[in-house]
Amino acid sequence: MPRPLALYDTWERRTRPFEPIDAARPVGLYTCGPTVYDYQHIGNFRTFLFEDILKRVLRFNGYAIRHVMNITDVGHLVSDADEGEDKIEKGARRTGKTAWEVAEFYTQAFLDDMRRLNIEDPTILCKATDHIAEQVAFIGEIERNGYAYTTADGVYFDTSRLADYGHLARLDIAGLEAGRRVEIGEKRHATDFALWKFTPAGASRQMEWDAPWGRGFPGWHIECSAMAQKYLGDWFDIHAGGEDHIPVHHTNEIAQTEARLADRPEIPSAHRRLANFWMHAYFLLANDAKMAKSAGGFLRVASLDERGVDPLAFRYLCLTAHYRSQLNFTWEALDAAATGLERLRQGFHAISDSGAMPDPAMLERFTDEINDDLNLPRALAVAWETLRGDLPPAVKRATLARFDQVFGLGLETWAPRADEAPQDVKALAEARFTARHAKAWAEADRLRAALHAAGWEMEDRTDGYALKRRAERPA
RNA sequence: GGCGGGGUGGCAGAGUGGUCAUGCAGCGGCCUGCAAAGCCGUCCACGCCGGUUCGAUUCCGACCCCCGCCUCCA
Repeated sequence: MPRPLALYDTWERRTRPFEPIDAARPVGLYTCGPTVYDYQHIGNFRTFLFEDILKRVLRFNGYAIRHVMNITDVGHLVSDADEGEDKIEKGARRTGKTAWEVAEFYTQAFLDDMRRLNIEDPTILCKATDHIAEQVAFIGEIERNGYAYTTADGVYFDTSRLADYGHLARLDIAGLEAGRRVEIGEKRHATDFALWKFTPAGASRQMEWDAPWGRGFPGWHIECSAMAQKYLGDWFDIHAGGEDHIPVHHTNEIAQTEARLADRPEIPSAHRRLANFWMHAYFLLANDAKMAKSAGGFLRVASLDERGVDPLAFRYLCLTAHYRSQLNFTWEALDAAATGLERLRQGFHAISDSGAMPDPAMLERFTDEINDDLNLPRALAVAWETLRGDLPPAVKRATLARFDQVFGLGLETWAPRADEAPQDVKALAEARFTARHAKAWAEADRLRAALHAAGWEMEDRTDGYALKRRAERPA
């Protein structure tokens, strides 16, 4: 029997068996989506790829999934210390567009990139600006239960009211107070955070709404709490995001939920942390340092195109590392992934589809690996052993096709790209083919050198030849 | 300063108390007029010092170094 699915839960800091909260309903999954003030970089996509793999593994285990992802299109400030400008408004100023246009543009760019990486769309994609009423109502409940206070510039959450605030991140509150590096302004405690920010007097915003406390806009954390609660309820299966969300964003989502449920004694304490499993993807590093937007210059999916690398090679690269360890991105590593992916595709397509069944033994080994907290590196190793092992070809193909439901590398839909060579290159190839047949080796070699100079590679086959673009990597 | 995670062969990166990760690169071979592509084979490793053990890369302790978070961040 294959190993049952077990996942690592940040709340408990251990891997434990996954059981759906309600077997009769789809598994509820909430993942933090992008803040749409700029393009997403490939580090962001590592997290989205992890979440995509998580969904595929859940489905592989027979679960249906209800996946909710938010689009943060308002309220995410330049600083989590609740200082500074709203990122979207800043983006609008930078580009000369309206805040709404900025959000729409980068949302579409995000979705395009997601699809190029074979990341499935969420069941529900929800925008923060479409859920202001829900957020205002959520803040109202927090306030009614006595967990909020109002200052001159906004409504804040009083984290001192919660005895176990910060449990998810194992926060040391005293240490945070002692070591904090920024002024806390009007907040009472360093860990308090904004629920609602007022539009500053005399200023105007493109995005602002009326609320009982004053005209303004929602804090970043309340968006996720309100939308998760609306679409998945107060207690659902899995909440996922990047590792950076552990100490602040997810910690605060949990705090908000706890505060909202404070007057509901019938709810067990274990069900007040919003999600049964909290899962976090670790960072993609670039040359041993963090890939950050603020560091200036970051790599996008479009950067892969410029390099001439299939975006799915990046997906493959992410599969070679466990999601819970940081992955050091280098072009060398990406090129290696691209080569590996290409050979996997070639090997798969060298076998014709004959409706065979997957090999049960390999399938079990594969399942054991993915069910062990998504050990995709080992699952990928099983795939290579399958391809290069002794199974009948048709069985290999069927087995790999089954694996690819999790990998998402599109093995079955991929087709060798027929690069259309220019006429002069084709003419050179024809001439060389003729010369080879005449055993005029010197002439054939001269023509091949000319092909190389034109950037093309000629592969001789028993009954002809193939033309391929030469793999040339920019330095 | 506080919290957390790491140091594995040329690169990326799994994992384990005593048989192999895997991929890429390298090397050798097959194939080829020669190549390319493909296939087969193969070298190279567990930061440092102690301890436990018949045996440690794997367990324990000290040390050195690196990374992330506590500003923005997936």
